[in-house]
Amino acid sequence: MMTLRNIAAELGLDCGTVSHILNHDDSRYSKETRKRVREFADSKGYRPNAIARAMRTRKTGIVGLLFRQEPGHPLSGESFYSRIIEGVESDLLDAGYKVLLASVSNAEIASCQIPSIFQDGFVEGMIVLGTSDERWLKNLYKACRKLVVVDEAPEGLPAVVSANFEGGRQAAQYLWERGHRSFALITGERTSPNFQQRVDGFQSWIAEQLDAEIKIPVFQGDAWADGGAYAARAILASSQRPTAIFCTNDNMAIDAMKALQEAGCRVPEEISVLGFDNILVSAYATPPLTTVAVDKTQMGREAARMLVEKLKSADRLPALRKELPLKIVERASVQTLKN
Amino acid sequence: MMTLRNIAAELGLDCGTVSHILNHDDSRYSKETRKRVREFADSKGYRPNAIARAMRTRKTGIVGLLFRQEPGHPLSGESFYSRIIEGVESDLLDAGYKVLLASVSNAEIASCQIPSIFQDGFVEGMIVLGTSDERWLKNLYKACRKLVVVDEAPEGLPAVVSANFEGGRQAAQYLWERGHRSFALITGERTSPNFQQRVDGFQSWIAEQLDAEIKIPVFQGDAWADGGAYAARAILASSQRPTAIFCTNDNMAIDAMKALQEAGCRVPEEISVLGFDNILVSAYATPPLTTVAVDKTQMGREAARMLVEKLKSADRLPALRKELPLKIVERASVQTLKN
DNA sequence: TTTGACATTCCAAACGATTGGACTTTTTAT
DNA sequence: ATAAAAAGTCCAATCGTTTGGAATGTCAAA
Repeated sequence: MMTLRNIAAELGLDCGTVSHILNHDDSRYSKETRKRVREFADSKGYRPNAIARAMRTRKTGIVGLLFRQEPGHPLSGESFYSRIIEGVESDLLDAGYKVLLASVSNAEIASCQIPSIFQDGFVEGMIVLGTSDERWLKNLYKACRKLVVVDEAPEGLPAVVSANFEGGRQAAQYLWERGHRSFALITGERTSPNFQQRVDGFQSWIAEQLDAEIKIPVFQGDAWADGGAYAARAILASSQRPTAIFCTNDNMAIDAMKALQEAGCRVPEEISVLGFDNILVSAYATPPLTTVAVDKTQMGREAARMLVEKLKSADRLPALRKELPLKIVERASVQTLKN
Repeated sequence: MMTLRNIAAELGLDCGTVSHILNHDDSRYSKETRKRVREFADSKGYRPNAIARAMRTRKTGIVGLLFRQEPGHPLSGESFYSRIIEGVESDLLDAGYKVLLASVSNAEIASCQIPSIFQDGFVEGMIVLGTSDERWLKNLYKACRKLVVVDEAPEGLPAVVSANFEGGRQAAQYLWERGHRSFALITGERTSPNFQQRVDGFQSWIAEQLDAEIKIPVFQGDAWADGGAYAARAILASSQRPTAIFCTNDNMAIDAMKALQEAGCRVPEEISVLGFDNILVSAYATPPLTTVAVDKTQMGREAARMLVEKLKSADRLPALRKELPLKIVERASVQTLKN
């Protein structure tokens, strides 16, 4: 293995000299020596030992990608991993950083532990996915400073999220403009602020259109399991059927459609269904799901960019929260009603 | 920040002493001192600096997860990332390793470069996904020794792959037993050994059943773009229609089904379609796709396990190739023909 | 009292790169 | 000719751990 000392020895120089030249092309040295060193180094394929360098400079060039994976939720993994990681990765790599994966267990979150990956000194900063546990995140932020939370985040932390409230409003407008006037909502865990904001947005838009306050029934279930199916059956069983259902994520929307169809109710002819997220499988659902799309790759990129900013600046940037706009992708699960 | 020296100083000991005790609970030291050190260390929440340790021991506890991502292939990412990474991650983490992500470009592969992540000395070993470029992989193996190739791998390297040939045979048997006697095959790039093995397996099984050698038409297209659709249309246009189509991946199978249906041909009533891979969306296709399932998570786990073995053993293990068995998951795209 | 055995603890050299100041030598200015 | 400035190179500490051998002290056997 080639070390700085080896090179220096072979060239009859000091290793400090070689270091100065290779790193900063230091102009103190003669043009000739600089050339000699550089050429020798890459003729030998010299690569500085990143560990040793990190030790001295306290910069590893690594950022941690922390995620919490819900044990029994196959689709939750899909949405996170593929898209966000893709975005994070591409931007971080471009900026010269490497990405260290680390999962964090529910137990660690509950006991408010700092992930070892950070304590070890391996990572310079972190991107966190899949949890919005406020206590844990705040604590982490205090200890580490350099972190960006993605997709689900409490206030007061640097974060990249989608404009959930606005997305809810877009959903409402979309259905309204297609003639729908009676709705039902299907949403997930109350603890997730994302879901709640989507619901709130939807309701706020509808409320603005109506003179009288109208009560839109909200059905709540397990967002990553069969919550959608249960809710759909409940809706079918309820006194008056809506013409459109807005689901706060695609997983529930797809399950709901299936349950509806199994109960003999055609989608979208009898009931329209609108989802949120635009996960991979939505395009393949029956019928293909119309949904409020969040650009996960973009979220990953933004997060990466924010983090890189933070890492470069000596001290902390403001804990700014970036909201990404949403766009409805039209497929076939929403029917336009002839007024 | 707490360092070994700090602790030693505060306790009036030498830092070597503290190190010995914390790492090996070295019995040379008095029971009392050992206790004092240990308690003080964790009362202060001391965590050894992983960089410094790595520097000394030349062990980082990190393995690289290298993957090549095909630019315009959304689904290829899905199948790789989510499942395999999940498997790799869980096993590697359990074994006390961390995972460093790195993508490798086609250009790097073409020019046969060793990924910098390895040259830097950051990773102790690597798991490689998404390429079977023999020249590059062999070169890498020579330089690095500790690597495991996943899913697509040339011979002569430690690898975890699925039993593609056998899977092709299972596919043939499955269709045969359901009364099908006329087939068409849709497959991807000829350069991919996986596809070829699946085709070969299929044909070998069918050949064994038939007295006369029969020629099964093979249609080839772009496995990750619209190759499936093209092939399906070609099949429809051909002189005699098969009763069943075997596709060497699910992406093509799903596209083929769609193309078939758009041409007015019902699936599975008129033509059955059998896929390979069992990607996430297959369950949501119309009709839900029956397919030869490869357990990607399991592949990831196996790979992780093999690598960990390699890392522990001082020197190389045999370049063994592990083939994972396949299982057909039955959904609704294959029709049983009344004899 | 010397010697050895044993129990404890300390020491110091690594690991490989970085960095600013120190040290030469040469050039320029006076 | 002498001092000052400039050019080119070297030096040595440092980052925090690890590790086996050296050092010290104690006690018992000879």
